[in-house]
Amino acid sequence: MKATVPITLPGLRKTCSQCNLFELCIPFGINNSDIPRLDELVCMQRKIKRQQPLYRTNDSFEAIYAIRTGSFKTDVLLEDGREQVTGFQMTGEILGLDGIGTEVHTCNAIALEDSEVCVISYTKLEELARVIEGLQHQFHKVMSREIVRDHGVMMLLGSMRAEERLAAFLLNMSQRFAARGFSATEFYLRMTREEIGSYLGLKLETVSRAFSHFQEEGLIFVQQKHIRILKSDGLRKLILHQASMR
Amino acid sequence: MKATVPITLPGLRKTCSQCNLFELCIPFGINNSDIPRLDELVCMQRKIKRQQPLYRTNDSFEAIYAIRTGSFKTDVLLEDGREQVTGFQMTGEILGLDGIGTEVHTCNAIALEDSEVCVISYTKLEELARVIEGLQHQFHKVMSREIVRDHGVMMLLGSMRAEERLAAFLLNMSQRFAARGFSATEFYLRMTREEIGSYLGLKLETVSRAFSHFQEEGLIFVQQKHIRILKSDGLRKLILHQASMR
DNA sequence: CGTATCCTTGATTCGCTTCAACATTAGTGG
DNA sequence: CCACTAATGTTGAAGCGAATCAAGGATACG
Repeated sequence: MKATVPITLPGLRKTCSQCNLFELCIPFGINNSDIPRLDELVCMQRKIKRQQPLYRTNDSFEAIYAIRTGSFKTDVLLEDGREQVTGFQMTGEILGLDGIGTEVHTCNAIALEDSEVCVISYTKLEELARVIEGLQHQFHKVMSREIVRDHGVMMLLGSMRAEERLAAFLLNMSQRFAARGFSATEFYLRMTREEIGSYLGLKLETVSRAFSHFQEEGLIFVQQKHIRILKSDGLRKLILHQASMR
Repeated sequence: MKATVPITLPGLRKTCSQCNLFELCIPFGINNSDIPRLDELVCMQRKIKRQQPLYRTNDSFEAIYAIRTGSFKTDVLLEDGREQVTGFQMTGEILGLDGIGTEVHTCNAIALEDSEVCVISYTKLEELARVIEGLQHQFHKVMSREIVRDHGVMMLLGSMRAEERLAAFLLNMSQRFAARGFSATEFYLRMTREEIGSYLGLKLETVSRAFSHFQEEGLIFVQQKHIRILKSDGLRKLILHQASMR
């Protein structure tokens, strides 16, 4: 199912220069004089229904995507059926960077809710990046931050125990919601326990138990996917205070 | 492992255009006509003694590094002392990409043996990348592959069991040695059991036991850091054949 | 409103960690 | 060059944290 719908309302809702996600996205840090040229970048927008893929492993790589509305997960599937969720992405974040190296995508990007992305032709991006210095630099920053983020996840998976991982996950989500102008203490998680578990290297039951335990401790209030953080520094302490296990 | 030492005659030993690690490194894929210009890239070389850092967390970011001889590990330290090794790097591979996003390095890069790196000024690289299209693209590829590699590690840490992780690690090392013209079946590991363990999210004892078990099974011959792979497809089967656990 | 999906909780099992002792290798200085 | 010592690696026994198995409950969606 391919739903590559271009902008609908006439004239309205231009591209980068009018986008409110500006400072989270690729165009950040570009000189005012160059901003109009950015609008060349986004050749179209595309709507993805919940549970549908934006791209799949082995799809040929042509564009990267900036999330305009909604959210996604990326995952890698092993031949024997095992799934590893490698990340959750929110508005303003970039998808598809995995494809540059091999010319094909190396993971699946699945919408967690009905979503909309800006399609950024990679060829065009490279072209513009050669002309607009700020764009080049910002793009490199986005890639670099992705690498750093991944190192954080490796830390999580490699040397934290179950409850520490979940605490780190919640704090990370909280911080990212806050960066988008939403509440840092109360939010709705679009992913299932199983997806959280896969991301954190845990089984869904363990995730569920950890949620319940945090609630018993008065750290959070949780009801299904609704989360309210009551003691964020309690969660923070959890991460650093516990003795090493692995 | 004896590194492929380049010509040492004085004056000689230029930079990229004469380097035998060419096709593993940044300059790969650049038009012949542009190759001479690459030599501007490497402003100097630097020697790092075993156990010494090439850079440390919070060092200000100025350059990226291509390994000319030797090998490194990168690691992230948590405040409570826990260490997570995020990667092992061999000749021709690039270090320092983590620093672009934040202008400071976010991990430590430590030499596993006496090593030598080419220092690539990041400013210069951006400049040249704007002029040499192939360089720009190759640089993006290097970053993208780093992201993909990290996803592989997340898969490893998140959904494989101990022996699968070690098998995947050995096959990966084997493949990388082979790509550098060394034996794929017999090599010397520069890192300790503890470092392997940290990388794989395991304790050193578990790594040691897994090595011993592989030997009992006739899959490898192991004596301390010397490894000989006897049945590489046996190791491969191990990764995919075992039932899921996590 | 019914049904599939998702979540919670309990009991049991198992893989890896932890603790401990010893073996081997590498590095140092007399 | 060898004795000495620290660092690294191996192996065994016991404990624990998370997985597995299982059942019931809540929620969302068509």
